[in-house]
Amino acid sequence: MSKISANTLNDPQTQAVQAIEGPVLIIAGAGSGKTRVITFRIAHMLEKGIPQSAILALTFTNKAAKEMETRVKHLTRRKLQNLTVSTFHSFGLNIIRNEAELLGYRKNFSIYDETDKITLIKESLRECRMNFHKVDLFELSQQFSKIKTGLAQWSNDSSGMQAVYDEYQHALKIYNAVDFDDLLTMPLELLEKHGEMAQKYRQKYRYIMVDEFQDTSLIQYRLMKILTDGSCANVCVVGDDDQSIYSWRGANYENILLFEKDFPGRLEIKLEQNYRSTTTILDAANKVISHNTGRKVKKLWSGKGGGKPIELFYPENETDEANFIASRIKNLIIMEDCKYHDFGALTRTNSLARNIEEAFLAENIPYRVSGGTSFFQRKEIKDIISYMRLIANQNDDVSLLRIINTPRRGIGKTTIASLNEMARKNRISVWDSISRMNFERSRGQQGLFGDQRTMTELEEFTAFIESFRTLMLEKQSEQGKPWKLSSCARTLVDNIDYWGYLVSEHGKDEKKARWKFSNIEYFIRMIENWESDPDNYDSGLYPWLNRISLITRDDGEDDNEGKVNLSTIHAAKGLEFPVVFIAGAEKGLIPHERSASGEENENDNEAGNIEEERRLFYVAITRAREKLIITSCKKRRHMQNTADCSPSPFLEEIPKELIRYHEKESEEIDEDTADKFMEQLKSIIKK
DNA sequence: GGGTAAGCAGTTTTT
DNA sequence: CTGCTTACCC
Repeated sequence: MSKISANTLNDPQTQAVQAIEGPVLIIAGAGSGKTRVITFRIAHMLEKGIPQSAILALTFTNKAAKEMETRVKHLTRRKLQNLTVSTFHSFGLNIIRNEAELLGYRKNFSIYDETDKITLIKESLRECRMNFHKVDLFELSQQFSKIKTGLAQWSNDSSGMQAVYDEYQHALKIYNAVDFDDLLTMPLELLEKHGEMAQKYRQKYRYIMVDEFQDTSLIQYRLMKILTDGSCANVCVVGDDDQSIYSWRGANYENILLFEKDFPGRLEIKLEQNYRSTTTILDAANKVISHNTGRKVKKLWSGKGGGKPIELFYPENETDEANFIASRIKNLIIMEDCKYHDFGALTRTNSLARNIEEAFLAENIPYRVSGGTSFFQRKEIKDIISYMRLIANQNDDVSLLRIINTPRRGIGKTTIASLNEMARKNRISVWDSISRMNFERSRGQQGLFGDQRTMTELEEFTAFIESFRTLMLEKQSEQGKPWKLSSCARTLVDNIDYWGYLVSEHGKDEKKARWKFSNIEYFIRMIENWESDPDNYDSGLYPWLNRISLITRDDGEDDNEGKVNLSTIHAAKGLEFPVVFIAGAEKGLIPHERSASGEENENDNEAGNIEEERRLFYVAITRAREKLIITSCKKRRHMQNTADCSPSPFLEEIPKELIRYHEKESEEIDEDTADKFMEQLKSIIKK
């Protein structure tokens, strides 16, 4: 890869790489070598003598950031200690960390993910004497996000939710915690309020790049803009309006228009040559996306030519579908010499991956799921993380309440309810109310609880957390051994006897307990790996917590080798595979029913939602290099009952002549295949 | 006051 | 099927 020299770039690509000064807008169609252009551009800057510390590259996902960094590293063969390549969120986190006091936070603040957020919203509803069964928590959480990021305002009939929001915000402050939205809004507020601080950042980052620009939200745009120095700043944004698929998260591809307005002197470059897909696949993609309105004009073309027809299959049900995919993979491996990592199986939702997973397991097909319930969301992991969080930040009530009785230590709901009551009344955290209680008792006052045992349990609990606070934060090496977070964590797990807890919880199911415990061991090994990473110069408790708060997927090592990639379409963005399966191309899934019927979305009209779904389908198609295989079930089991399905309306937008229909229920192995298979088998046996 | 068993509702995509 | 809440029992 590092062998590629600049003259392998085409004209617009070269232009994009060389245009370092001034604002640049790059419209990069799918598969047009966008990542390469960005990496070369950064490498070019470094060659010109621009210091690493002056460059800021903002991406959308951790995966993209990591990928970009390694690519630049390979290309330049330099150490990149001072180059900032990060997601908007972790960039924001850094600013907050540096300026915590200004925001009224202590620097050990916790970061609440979506689950923590929902828990806290529940608490807030309870505090406002509202029944959370009548409220869609998920929806309310999104509403809060919209309010916080300025995408929505309270209307008069907000049915008391404004009070809940205020309560929620207040609680965050007391707990010394921030949510994901705060990671963007707080830095923006800071920089807007403190001109000299903004100036400081502007002087530092003189060259800014934004990847996946179509997926930036208004807040992110404003954050980028305040970091740039006027309309002739050295800022380069790269995006493709046709691949904007995150509007539900506040992304707005019209930011491209904003950019054009704010930087009138920009250089605009279009990358339209597709290096990825065959003409067949590209034709299909182009036809589909042409049904959208208000696109930027662009004509993607491919020099690859021809290609095999797109395969379309209508399985009876989801089991059939999964078996078909599995057998098709086996077949292609034998017939066309494909490797497992040549395949990507894409679904609209995470849950759809389940069936396919089962088929892969049954057929012994190695696979890797990206997406799905994140490793860090698993209960056993969240429990341990909650301990660590509470140790770092004792006011973190969400974490405290999660683990105060896990494993069981005889602190029940009545106790917790009274603690909560006391905390709310005094506007302090639960931890502080326990301390206050202890204090009052020590002065001979009547405690809240008559029960001496409960008091003792509470005292033991706080003493336990305190002892680990000392252990984990004061980095003394014990007996000459270097201090290590991982070994502290191991001690923690031992001391709370989490293993005993797992066994008692899963009485009959020891396998499950074992599996969960192995997850914890894996978690600790992750800490170890991180500690021994030479690029990591601060391996303390806070940095670790900050780090994992921003990672959702376990994008550990790149051991994709020899594995089929099973993922959602969203998670597949930026990836490419020789062979792509799109499973569940059915009405109601693609486009998804919840976006098709634009109920509560006042802002975006229905067409906008349909168009986004079409873009999603477009993204899925354009992941494929050689072969595209689409399946659409006739029937599908949804929750308990099976329902009839019809094909996705988008399928009709693919020209018929590009499609080949599968008749048979599953690809039967013909004699040729069987022979070849036997040959392979023999050669394997010989080894 | 705390733990357990039956009963019930249910996830679009991600930082 | 699963995970979570509630109601009930110790």
